[in-house]
Amino acid sequence: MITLPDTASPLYEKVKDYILTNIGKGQWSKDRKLPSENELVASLGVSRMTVHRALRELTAAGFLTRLQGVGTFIAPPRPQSTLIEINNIAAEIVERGNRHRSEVLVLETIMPTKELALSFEFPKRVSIYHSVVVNFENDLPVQVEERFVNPALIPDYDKQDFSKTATYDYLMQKTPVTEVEHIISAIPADAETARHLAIDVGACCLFLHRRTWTGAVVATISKLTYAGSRYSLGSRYSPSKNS
Amino acid sequence: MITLPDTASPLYEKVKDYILTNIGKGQWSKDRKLPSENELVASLGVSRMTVHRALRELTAAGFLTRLQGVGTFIAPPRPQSTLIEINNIAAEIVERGNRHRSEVLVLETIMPTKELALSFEFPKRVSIYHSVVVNFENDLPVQVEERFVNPALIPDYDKQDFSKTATYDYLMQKTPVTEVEHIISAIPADAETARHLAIDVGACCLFLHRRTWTGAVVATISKLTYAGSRYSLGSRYSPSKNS
DNA sequence: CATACATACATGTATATACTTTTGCCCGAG
DNA sequence: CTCGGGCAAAAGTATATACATGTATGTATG
Repeated sequence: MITLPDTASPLYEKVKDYILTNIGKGQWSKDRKLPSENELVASLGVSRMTVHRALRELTAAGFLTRLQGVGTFIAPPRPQSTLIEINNIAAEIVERGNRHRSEVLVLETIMPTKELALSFEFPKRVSIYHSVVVNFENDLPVQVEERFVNPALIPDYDKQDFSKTATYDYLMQKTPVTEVEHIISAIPADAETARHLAIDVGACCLFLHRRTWTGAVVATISKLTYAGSRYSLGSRYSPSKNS
Repeated sequence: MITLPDTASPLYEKVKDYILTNIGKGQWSKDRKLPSENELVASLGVSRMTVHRALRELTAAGFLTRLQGVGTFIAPPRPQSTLIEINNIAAEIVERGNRHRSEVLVLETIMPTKELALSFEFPKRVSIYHSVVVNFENDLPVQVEERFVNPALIPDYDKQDFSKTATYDYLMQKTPVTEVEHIISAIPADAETARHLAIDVGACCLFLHRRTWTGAVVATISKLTYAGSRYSLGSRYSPSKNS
């Protein structure tokens, strides 16, 4: 019988804290089933409705996934939410039933320009990783993906083979994203981009500038250029839905 | 005693729909207090816990605000949430310290094309409102805004003076948005758009296709075209934050 | 051996009930 | 007229209980 802290917050909040703390401490491992509602009722000495509310709200917040008849599990690291997903182009292409392939043009360590260091909010100059990858859908190039990566958060980025693992997958697995910034614009293709995407110079491209944070630290900066004629970004969003 | 629809969804969802629908129809006016939990219990014939859950979830989703000891109220129209805000161009321009002006080119009632009726998910042909407005930032045109509006949800749309009230503000005030779909692409300007935005034919434009729902009903369809050289869409988002 | 059934267990929903906390307001004492 | 006490109303929390629904598994039967 576990006793919850004697603070002034409502009971279901204490239960939520208890669960989150246990997850954080790795007490309940990642693939394993969490204690069932009835087990928590027994071990915490509160009613099932209270436990259920705590679990329901944690599920809505994205920490847990639940399956009726099966159990409660720790949710996979959050990919989701509106604009974040647009970046896993490999998964999108496969989901549409098409073939995805990528070509790594550049993978190196560089000293950032002054402007870039500023975007990373670095106090002083340190070297960073730099990659340029072209993504193909059925052998048609659709996206040029240029990334700058903070080596403090993602070491060994330069040792990966990104023709096999998508950069997105690797980054998501390596560090949790706590904040994302997107700037979307439409620009004409410059000579180099046009060559990579096999389009005319000056043709319309969708340009996505993206910064991700882990805590207060900028983790990655990405510049994604899509062939305007071959790609559009979609999102559907329900303010009321929780999943 | 009101009878809720006999669909396959859980009761608390029906109660949520009932409340959203009533707000949408302006049945419960904006400053007035909504019926109390006990009044809803009496009029809907469900238990107070069920009503409470419906109200709690609508509050969490941002539709309502509640004050213990006082009552339940309609929340002020939501600014927030990733991509939704990008549409209030008037507010954005003013916020940047610039002058906003709009020119109404078209405001009419039309019979939708087959394709359009399909987008509205209409079972049969009914007439809809149609507007075309150009938005200026310091006398420079930045956006052409074409909207199709469902008259069942927003009557009198065609009676408004949108050079004074922004279409966005009017729509937000009239009906709650429960779901939004965005499709963003980059396209070259056609002759008409080029004329309205004072750019060259074929110049890069950011094109935003947007549908909003109120409940299961499509409320508006918008086609927003931005001069690529003068505008970009930005968003910043924290997955962990829960308003 | 395979299928159907029974069973146990998990989450999901719905209700009745009780108590708590916050707020607004009326009304009486000063 | 003002201050304050008390009351009522409203949302917030907590529990017990019941039934519904989905899943896995073991067992009996053909």
